[in-house]
Amino acid sequence: MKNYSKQREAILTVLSQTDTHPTANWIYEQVREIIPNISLGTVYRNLSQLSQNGEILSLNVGDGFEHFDYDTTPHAHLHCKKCGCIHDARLESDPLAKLSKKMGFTPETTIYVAYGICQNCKTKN
Amino acid sequence: MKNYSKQREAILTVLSQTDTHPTANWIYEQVREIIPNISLGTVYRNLSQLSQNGEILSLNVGDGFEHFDYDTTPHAHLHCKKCGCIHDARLESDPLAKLSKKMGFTPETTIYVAYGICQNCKTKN
DNA sequence: CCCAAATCAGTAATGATTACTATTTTATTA
DNA sequence: TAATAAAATAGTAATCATTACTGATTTGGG
Repeated sequence: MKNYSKQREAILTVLSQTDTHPTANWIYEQVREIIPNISLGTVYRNLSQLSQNGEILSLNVGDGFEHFDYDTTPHAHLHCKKCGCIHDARLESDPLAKLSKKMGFTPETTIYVAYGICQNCKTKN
Repeated sequence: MKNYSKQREAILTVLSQTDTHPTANWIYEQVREIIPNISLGTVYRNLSQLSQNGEILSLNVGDGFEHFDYDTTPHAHLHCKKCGCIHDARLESDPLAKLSKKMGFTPETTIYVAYGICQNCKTKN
């Protein structure tokens, strides 16, 4: 990833303007409104490069889709089993990083996901 | 899942005798040594039922495979990016459950995964 | 023993993601 | 500005873990 491309810029723009932790396909749909003939493969390739490069985060909550996050600062995620939404949460410390180091493991990233029912879905019923 | 089947028993036996957090396909290979003509679909169906039933855990560490765990007590996982191994870790508390409740979220399960290099891979190089 | 529900083996289909290829774009250097 | 090589793209085909389907077999209760 050395050269500029308007496709990558559009992908980053779309991702930076949402906090919904979208999938590759959702990003594809949105970017098509900027670049109508962009290829889905281009979206996948750029998202993959950007996440390997540390510019964005790749997030897997176990729903069969890879999700992406423009916010690369460490934070936890709350995943609703009902509506599928993913919200952020800020833990004050990273106990798993500490514990794993104690155990001889070298953590690169730690992933915290709560799976349950979000406030919005609770009030609905 | 109301009736006994020797296939399900063999799957549970295999899973209970490893701590490697295997994939469906690995379990399939092992169970074939007990029931040579078992179908891969049967393994998937039973693992899915058992995990929905709370008898086993389904674990997604983002490597493209679903992993299974006979140990259903709450614990964290350390996933090595090099060899792909998954080890257990016991956190003393569940800070994300607490935090998410405070935020109006109702957590059903919390998932803690550290991604990095395991002790074994570190000593190798 | 009978029967309905559960389960199975075998196979086909699904669908998110990746790979491939010929073409276009970017950045550099003259 | 023109030439050039590397990088990126669009479009399409392939991959492969998982799920769905179907007709046969097994289970368990009466």
